[in-house]
Amino acid sequence: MESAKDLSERERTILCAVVNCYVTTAEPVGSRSVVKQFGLDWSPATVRNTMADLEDLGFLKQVHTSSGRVPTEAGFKYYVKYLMQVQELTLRERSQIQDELNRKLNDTDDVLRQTTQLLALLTHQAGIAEAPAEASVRVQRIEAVRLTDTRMAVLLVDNYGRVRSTSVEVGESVSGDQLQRLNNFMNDNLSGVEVAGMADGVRQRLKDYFDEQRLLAQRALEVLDVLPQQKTKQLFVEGAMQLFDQPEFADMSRAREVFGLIERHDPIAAMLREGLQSSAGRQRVFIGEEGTALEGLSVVASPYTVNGRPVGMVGILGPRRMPYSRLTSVVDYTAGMVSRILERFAR
Amino acid sequence: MESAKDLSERERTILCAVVNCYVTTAEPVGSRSVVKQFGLDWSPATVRNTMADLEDLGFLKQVHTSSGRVPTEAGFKYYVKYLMQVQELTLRERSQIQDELNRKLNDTDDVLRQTTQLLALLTHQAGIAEAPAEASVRVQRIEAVRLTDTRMAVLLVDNYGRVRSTSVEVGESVSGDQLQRLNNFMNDNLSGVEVAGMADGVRQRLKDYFDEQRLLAQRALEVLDVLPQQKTKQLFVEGAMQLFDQPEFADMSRAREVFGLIERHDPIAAMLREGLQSSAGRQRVFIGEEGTALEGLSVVASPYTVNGRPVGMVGILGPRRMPYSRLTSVVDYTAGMVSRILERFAR
DNA sequence: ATTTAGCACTCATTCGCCAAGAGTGCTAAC
DNA sequence: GTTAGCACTCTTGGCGAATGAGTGCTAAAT
Repeated sequence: MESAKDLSERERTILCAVVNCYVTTAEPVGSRSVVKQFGLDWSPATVRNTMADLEDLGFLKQVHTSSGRVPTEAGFKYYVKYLMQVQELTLRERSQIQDELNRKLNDTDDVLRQTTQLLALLTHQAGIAEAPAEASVRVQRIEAVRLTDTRMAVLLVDNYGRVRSTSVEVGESVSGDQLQRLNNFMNDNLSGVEVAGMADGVRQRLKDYFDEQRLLAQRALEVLDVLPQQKTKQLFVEGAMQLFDQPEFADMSRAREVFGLIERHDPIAAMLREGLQSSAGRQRVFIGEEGTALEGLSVVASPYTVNGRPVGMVGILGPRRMPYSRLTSVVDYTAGMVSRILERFAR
Repeated sequence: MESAKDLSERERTILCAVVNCYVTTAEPVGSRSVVKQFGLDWSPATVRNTMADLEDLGFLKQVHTSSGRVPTEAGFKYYVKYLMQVQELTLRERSQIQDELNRKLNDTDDVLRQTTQLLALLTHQAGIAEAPAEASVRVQRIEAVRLTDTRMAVLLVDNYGRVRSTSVEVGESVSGDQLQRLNNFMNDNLSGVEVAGMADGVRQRLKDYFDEQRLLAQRALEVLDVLPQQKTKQLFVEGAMQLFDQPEFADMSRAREVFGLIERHDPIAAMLREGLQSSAGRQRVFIGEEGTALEGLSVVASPYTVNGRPVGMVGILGPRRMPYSRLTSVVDYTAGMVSRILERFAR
């Protein structure tokens, strides 16, 4: 792990300049242009020497002999860790974020979807948001409603205020009275229980029940098995199409790779999940490691909290070449707003 | 409008051959190759003459002087209308469709999503499915469930067996007893009413209500305003990424156009809606008109029925160059299966 | 000892040119 | 009415020269 000391003042300035320049132009940056553009008081030759040093250290590379330099993955990581200074949001931007998130949203999922759209709009990257971690999702309320003799609608409200519902065909017909007892049974036994494991929980205790209790439990299982499979979306993504505009995805094959990745959801979800665990140090930039599926991609994400506990991440996904100094601010501020808004729905 | 008579037997054979060849290769087709490939007993020169005639009629065109011929939009339309002979599905294909659609699906939306995925898989085009037309969606059951003093979860089941739900914050707290009366009020007054207009309906009759009825109606409005806005998806699309594989979308700008179109949903939904109205004659191929947003795109779609009434379309979207003879069969058969399955959920 | 000017060198990109190949249109023969 | 023959067109791919941006290195300047 590099320490900030490893680089001289001049090296740091130049690395910073190269990154900033490359982020906007997406082209290799040469010594002359960087001097002119940033008004540095060294000659191009000096800068060239320093850039050669930075290349030896692995922070820059040339795309071919005698072309300009491009920051490497390590270069970006160093930049994000030591060099970047966060760029505060303007008042306009703050109020835009507030306004967009204070629209009429009556559901946690609504909020997350709206958040991804907003982030995509503000950053011109793909907006992403992770639903609360499965392990923290608990039953608040279950209710079955009779539709016909053998079909009922079921409703599940969780501790994040999310409401999901579906319908289910049951084996034998259920009277209104029986339904009432079924609802009581489910709520008595399942309130506060982890949604992911609620069916298994009942199944295990099945042997402890007798008579009517046992009958109710069996009925409940028919409902419980079908409910969580009606899965709420685990990962929200919006605005992925904007990535087309980035030159790094200009050729089809690359674009297809990235889109395939996004469509599969798992790799990104996994990255976010991992980031959430280890983000105590609030490291919010994840630069895809070389050799992994996420090579060349970066994620900027911040945890949002409910009742003070971090439960998921919101952020953006885009090419490694991103204006991190602005994006971290946008994402951080947005995540904060999301946290405040979600408090309304949770209990 | 062309009649089949307008073309000679030879012209028809050759148009058909050109279309078939072009559909598989995506390249301009020359006289020599079409003769060889289809074993026609005319010489290339004869075919050339005929192709020139077909060009004059507007069914073929050359991409540049002295290249092979490519079918025009009109050419494809003629082919679909008069020349194409539907290709029956194999038993394997039929049973695959049956199997995929007979999985555990407990919701109309589930079925439609699964259908689009299946169609995308089978045809290598984008699968699309339209939800039942809004005008035909009626309330079967509404139920509000108390969560806290001022928040309730609400559940709406419609005549297609779709279940949607959300939560809503109400102005003043509601007791369990009041909630019971609210539910009764809503089900008494709204069963069978069009979902899209249910809130407005109550609003209009508001002046006829007095005392407790009026109070209930006002409470109901708080719920009803928020429910349909929790809109069920109107258009399902899956596998759009496969379109990247088609050479017509090889360049970015075109691909972006198409993806933008798909993401916007409206143009496609509008086309399907229109097709549903006029599809009495079961014309199931829609070839995007030149000059419109859908230029160069085609849709193959069939209506699915519920209780014998056509209520929506399922199908595929892809480039104009498609193997229509196979795809119409796949889509037709799938739509039939969907109809049968949806009967289960509807009432 | 550090910085800088000068210069030769490298490499991607662009353009024009040429040859090959696929396919056509036309004319004359069948 | 059909076909063989032939000249012509147009795309594609390869090759080489000119261009230009940018480097590395050396020697001079600070």
